[in-house]
Amino acid sequence: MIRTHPHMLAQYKQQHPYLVALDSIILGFDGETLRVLLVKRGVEEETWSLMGGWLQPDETLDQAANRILYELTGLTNVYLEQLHAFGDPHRDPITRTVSVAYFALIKVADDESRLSDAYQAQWFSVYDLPPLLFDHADMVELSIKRLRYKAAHQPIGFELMPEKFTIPQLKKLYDAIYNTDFDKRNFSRKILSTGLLIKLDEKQKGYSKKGAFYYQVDKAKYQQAIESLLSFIAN
Amino acid sequence: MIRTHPHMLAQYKQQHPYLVALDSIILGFDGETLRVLLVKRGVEEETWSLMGGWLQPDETLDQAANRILYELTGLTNVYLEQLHAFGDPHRDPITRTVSVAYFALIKVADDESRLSDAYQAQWFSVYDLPPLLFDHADMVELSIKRLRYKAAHQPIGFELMPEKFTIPQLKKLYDAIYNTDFDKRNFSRKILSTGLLIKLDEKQKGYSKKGAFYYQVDKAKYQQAIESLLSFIAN
DNA sequence: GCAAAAGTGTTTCGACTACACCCATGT
DNA sequence: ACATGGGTGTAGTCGAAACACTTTTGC
Repeated sequence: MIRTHPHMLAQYKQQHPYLVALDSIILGFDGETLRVLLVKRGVEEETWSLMGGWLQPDETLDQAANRILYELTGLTNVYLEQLHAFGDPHRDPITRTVSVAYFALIKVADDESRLSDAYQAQWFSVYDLPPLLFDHADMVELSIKRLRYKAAHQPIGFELMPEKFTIPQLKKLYDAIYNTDFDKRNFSRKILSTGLLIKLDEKQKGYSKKGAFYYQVDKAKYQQAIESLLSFIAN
Repeated sequence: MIRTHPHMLAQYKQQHPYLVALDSIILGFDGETLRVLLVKRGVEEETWSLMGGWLQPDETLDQAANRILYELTGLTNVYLEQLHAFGDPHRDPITRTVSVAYFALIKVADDESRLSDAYQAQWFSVYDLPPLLFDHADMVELSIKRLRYKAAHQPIGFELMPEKFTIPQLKKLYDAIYNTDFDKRNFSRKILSTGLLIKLDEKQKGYSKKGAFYYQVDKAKYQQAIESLLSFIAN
């Protein structure tokens, strides 16, 4: 049925409604590996699922995705972006459901403790996933592509880092995202040339003997950079 | 409500279903200006709308978007890509509707004649739009951003060109997309360096005195190029 | 023969790549 | 003193940008 002007109201009544769900691909970085947060489905079987929920009558899609993320992790102000709507008629065998997938980038350190115990949630390497519910594996795969694409064009990697981090830590993140090994000289030159990082006086202890300087993101400049990209770039 | 394992079936029953619509931002290029195809809403008022329709029970989202595009234009095999899901609770004042917006790039020459008369459809400059229904203006705006972004990274502009076209015509398209004026020497070097164009023996007549050579896309190489990008790039 | 658009080449500059050595410190 | 990871500089290459003149042909 095409929607057009004659008999508009009548057309609304003839339509089939569907359930609308939201599923979040929550990505985090533990210092070595890019990980996705999954919750256990069913008690016995080894099936895992993305964190998801239903769209409520008074919410926008973004609000619903934020709410669901909050209920699981207790986090707000998280990087969260709509990924894609999935609508295969049989994707959910129980009822036809259209799912709008979001992807979230979180600072694992932030989270850790706060993970709601109500859901059996666990971090999995994105390169080694258990069997996933419905089309959730497609969602994860698409989110990795999106992350790779975006990280190549925008300084988005900081979203996965804790407040303070070292350049070698950040390089490990990019190595994990692209499953490669960047040259550390070129990497640090490129990252520092953005002017988005502030060098702190403090050095990381315990990991290496020399210790690496901590940096933090210059939030004002970072916001500016994001905004000036957004004006040009897809959403 | 968060969706998780206990009492799954009961949870499905408590949920509110919504209508799911599809709206297509159909972009075309008439040789001078980037245009979007709109249909008239209401008989008297000057309100226009994107071409849209409802999701049917047996369709995927992509299928529904293709169907709706076909019903209006008679075209198949059109470049059509999911843009974004719009779900503000009040976006459609009659019934809560989640709309999945798609954007389509069509070759205006192809179309022209075939535009279904059942809908009063008209091309508008994307830089000079009439009042639009609901949030359709947001959708158009986002689609332009997406087009700009994608066209900068992929050889997507050909989708808006007729089978045969000249380099100056193609330059005009890119000028229109970015609302600027590219250097013709750099432009033609860059386009030709992709190796995706085949020079024909034929010259365009009537427009300029000298006449410009026609080119066509090397479809095999074009497919290859798109696919090798897709493997790396967001969706 | 002239006006109007098509077509083409060179230089400059900045960005990315590849690559190797010294530094600081904990043991 | 030595092992481990941190930090830095240079030369070469490639792609992007700036820029102006000649060619064709319809009138």
